[in-house]
Amino acid sequence: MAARRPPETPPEAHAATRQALLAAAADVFAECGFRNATIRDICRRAGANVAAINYHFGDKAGLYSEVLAEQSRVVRERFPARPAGAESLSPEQQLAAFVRTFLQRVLSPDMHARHGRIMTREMVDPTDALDRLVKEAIRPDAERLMAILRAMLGPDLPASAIRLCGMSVVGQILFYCHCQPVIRRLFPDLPADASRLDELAEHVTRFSLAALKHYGTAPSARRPSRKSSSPNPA
Amino acid sequence: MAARRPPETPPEAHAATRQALLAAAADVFAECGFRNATIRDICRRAGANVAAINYHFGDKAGLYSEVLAEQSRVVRERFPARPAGAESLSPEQQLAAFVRTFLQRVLSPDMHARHGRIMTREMVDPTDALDRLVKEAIRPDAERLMAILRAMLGPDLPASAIRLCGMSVVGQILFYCHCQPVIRRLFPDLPADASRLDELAEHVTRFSLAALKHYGTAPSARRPSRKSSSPNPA
DNA sequence: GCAAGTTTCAAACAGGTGTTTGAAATGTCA
DNA sequence: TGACATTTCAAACACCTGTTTGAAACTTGC
Repeated sequence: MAARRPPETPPEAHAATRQALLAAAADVFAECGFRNATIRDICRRAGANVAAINYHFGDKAGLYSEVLAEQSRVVRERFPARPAGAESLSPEQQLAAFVRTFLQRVLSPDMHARHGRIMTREMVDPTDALDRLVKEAIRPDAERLMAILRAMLGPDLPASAIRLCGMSVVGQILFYCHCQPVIRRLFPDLPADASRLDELAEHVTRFSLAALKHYGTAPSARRPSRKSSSPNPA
Repeated sequence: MAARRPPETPPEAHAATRQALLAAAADVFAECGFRNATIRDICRRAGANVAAINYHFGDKAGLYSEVLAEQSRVVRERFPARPAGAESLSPEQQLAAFVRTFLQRVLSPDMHARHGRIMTREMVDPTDALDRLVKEAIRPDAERLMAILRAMLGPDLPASAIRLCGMSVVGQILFYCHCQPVIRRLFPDLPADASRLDELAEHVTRFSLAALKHYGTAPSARRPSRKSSSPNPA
């Protein structure tokens, strides 16, 4: 009836096969996404039998959520959104650090690139794991960013404007992760990923700081014709 | 050996079944992506037999590329990147129009939302169709945007900086398309999609104009500690 | 009406999917 | 050593996938 399992999944990883499966699964899920990854592919790379996944993780979804949880934990420990000593920095410096950290999370060439790709896929094609991910990982980051922006923009700006500005900052960062295939085709001469991390962090920070400093002043350039409805004024 | 096909695919759509298949396929591909869409699902919605796809389009990939080509054509005709009369506008107004057009393309509630989702999936999980899409649809838009930015930022800024600014603008816009599942979970009270189009266009334009106006001046807030390498100064 | 071409259809095909099985191998502890 | 639980394995299961088949149903032009 039900599959045999380890009677109680012990707190520590108990088998080498388990670890090999987790590592291989991270690769394959990052490459193919949850739905298109095959357990036969994962097991081949891990040197394990197909039945190993059901034995160790119950089923494919169980393996996936374990990969996601572990990656999320490792990445947030390695690149914390609120690093020690952040309070002594100016809001501008905190924003610069946030941007750099976030870019590292999604562009770092090693294990973390896989996390960026898996998160990207989760956003475009959510699985059941997204709810937990938002609650435990994404929301704390979002609130951290909005606190920084609040410190920069003052208490008078409505919360909705803070949110919009936060999405503008994060949108710039995620672009390099979500649109990599397009960027590579549009600008083939650009070296991708991590080698440009410094340059990208510098630009996004500069662009965002300039925008935030003068966000309240600019009248946003009235659109050409408001009432002719169509953007093509025929 | 080879499947039977219409001897020469006539220039006009010759059958109602063909149109029904294209419409149903657009829905399903937008919902599930190319790989996870099933021809049985498409055919059921179109009220057609499974063999109809092979008869009318050769195979699943043929159907997909036809959907993509038609959508791209329709959307770019409805929301042109370079609307008539754009030359008489200031660069700032042109940027405002560009932002609005782009947001409409990816957020409009009707047929174009499907196009936005299909494009999103194509970026995250490219198929063979992406090369053609970049050449025919994305690159012209990118060059249009960079021309606007060039006019605003002057001829002295290096092309690489123009590119980065362009990606900052587009990244803000695509965020609302790529991250919709996350946005919905983070801020459930926000009405999604199209009803906020005016507000979003206004914000992205204001944010970008403020950034571009002062992009050269800000020294980008030096990062706290450059040489201690880790963002977590342990 | 009739023949030719066009379009649909139910059924089957070959291959891939996640999952399960029951036995064999391995480890563990007395 | 022997008895026990844990872990692996090849094989099979049931299901789903895109595609093909060959005949039936249409449409068209004479």
